[in-house]
Amino acid sequence: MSDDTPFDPPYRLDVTDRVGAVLAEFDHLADGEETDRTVTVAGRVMLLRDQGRLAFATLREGSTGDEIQLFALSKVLDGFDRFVKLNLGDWIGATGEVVRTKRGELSIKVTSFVPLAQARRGFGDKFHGITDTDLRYRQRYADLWANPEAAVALRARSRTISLIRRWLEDRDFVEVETPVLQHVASGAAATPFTTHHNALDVDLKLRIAPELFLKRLVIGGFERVYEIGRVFRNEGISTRHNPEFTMLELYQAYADYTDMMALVEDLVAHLATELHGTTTLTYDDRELDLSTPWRRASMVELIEDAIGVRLDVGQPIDEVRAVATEHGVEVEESWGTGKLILEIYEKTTEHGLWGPIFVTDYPEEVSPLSRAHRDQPGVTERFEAIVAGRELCNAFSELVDPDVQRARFEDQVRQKDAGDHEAMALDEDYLRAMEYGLPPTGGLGIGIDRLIMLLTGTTSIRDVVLFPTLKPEQ
RNA sequence: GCCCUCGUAGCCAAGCUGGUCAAGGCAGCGGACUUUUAAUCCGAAGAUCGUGGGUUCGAGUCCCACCGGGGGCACCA
Repeated sequence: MSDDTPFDPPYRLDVTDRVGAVLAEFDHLADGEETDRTVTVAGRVMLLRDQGRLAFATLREGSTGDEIQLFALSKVLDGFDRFVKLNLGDWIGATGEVVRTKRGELSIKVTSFVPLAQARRGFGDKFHGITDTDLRYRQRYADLWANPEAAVALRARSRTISLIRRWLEDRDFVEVETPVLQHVASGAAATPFTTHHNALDVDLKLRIAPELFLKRLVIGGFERVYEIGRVFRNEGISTRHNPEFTMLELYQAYADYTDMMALVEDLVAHLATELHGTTTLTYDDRELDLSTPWRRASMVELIEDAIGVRLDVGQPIDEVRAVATEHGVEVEESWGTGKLILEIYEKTTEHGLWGPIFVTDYPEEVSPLSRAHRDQPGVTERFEAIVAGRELCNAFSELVDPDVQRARFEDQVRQKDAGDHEAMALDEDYLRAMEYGLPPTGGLGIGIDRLIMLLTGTTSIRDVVLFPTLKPEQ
């Protein structure tokens, strides 16, 4: 609108119909057919075709992305001159009868309209949208309109999280919120962010995982508990990493890691079915069959498949070191056989897995919170799921013995002293909590962002995070 | 942190080996048009070519640094 009168939008608008509902209800209208059904819809004018005495506009509804054509006739629409002066991107409310034009486009023959907001900035090229990635991430509010396909993935995120909550609540899981500000950031191997509380005059860490607080709650009687929340890791940024990301963690008393495997595959298959109507997806031009059950194989079995060598955490360390060196692993002196085997797995095996597959029985040395395997020494009842070539989750039969947990933490401290700056921190209060008794428990963590990438077919985490972390704008 | 790569008007985007090089389209502005679908047509306007240095008679084009984006490595979920 280019007008000298100051723009003064109404304070509210009675929207009578959703665009999608109108399109569905009047789908049967024949070309040129009119109705006496009057509706008021709202959205942004995305296209405008001015013919002189009549005009057509494409109105897009924000929350659905649905579009409907507005048909304006100068002899019908009071304010026609103002209508054709609308700028692309302006928000309006439009009232009129539902009709289908001679050329077959379901439309609203506008009898009145009210400008709701002016777009003083445009939404980019009306055909190409905005392709500059910097602009798309920094000005997501514009990207969402300029690139409808971007909005689809971002809306799918909300729907997915909603589906997860419903699914878990149907299984009696209780959602909780645990501290983001912590004195000891533990529960994962990662570098935390540090901040400061002025009144207490103490430095605090932003959490790197909710794990230890959720297990405190199991001790406190929450037999099925979960949290979907933001965690923060002070690490690099990539297509798979944002410094703040969303984690689902859940804990189920009286369950073990086999129960967690069943839960993960059921949940992911359910989400795929709800979102796509099938468990067969395409990701990165490759087929992905999420139907259950997923394959299960231990880490050492998979390494053997890949390099033909059967490793065991109990064998002499020199032999394992030799295999590691042979496959290009840069071995560090402090590593035991468990760490070596994990490194060999990551170097030789993991990248060849497409999945879905559960990689089970991680070495004890690299799994400080997992319970020892019930009949295999040196490894734990832990698994990660590899889906579409990426790690989707991490889960285990929880370690329940406070003395063993203390010893594992102390081992982590030794690893930290030996130079591993991401070794897990010892949490004294968590050990005290464990002394009250943690029942046998299955625990699971899923990176929600990566899960949504999988379900939306996107290959960059920035496509599923509304406002990804970027360097400050100049 | 390292390596590669990109950065031209609000948006999309030509510009090869340095010499009318600052095309074109969309949006915005002015005008025409009674069934358009990225409507079309006419007109005027809009760019210190990311920033700062350097090489050269001459740089958007070459070199260096910095800023920002993307990809990869490292690290992790």
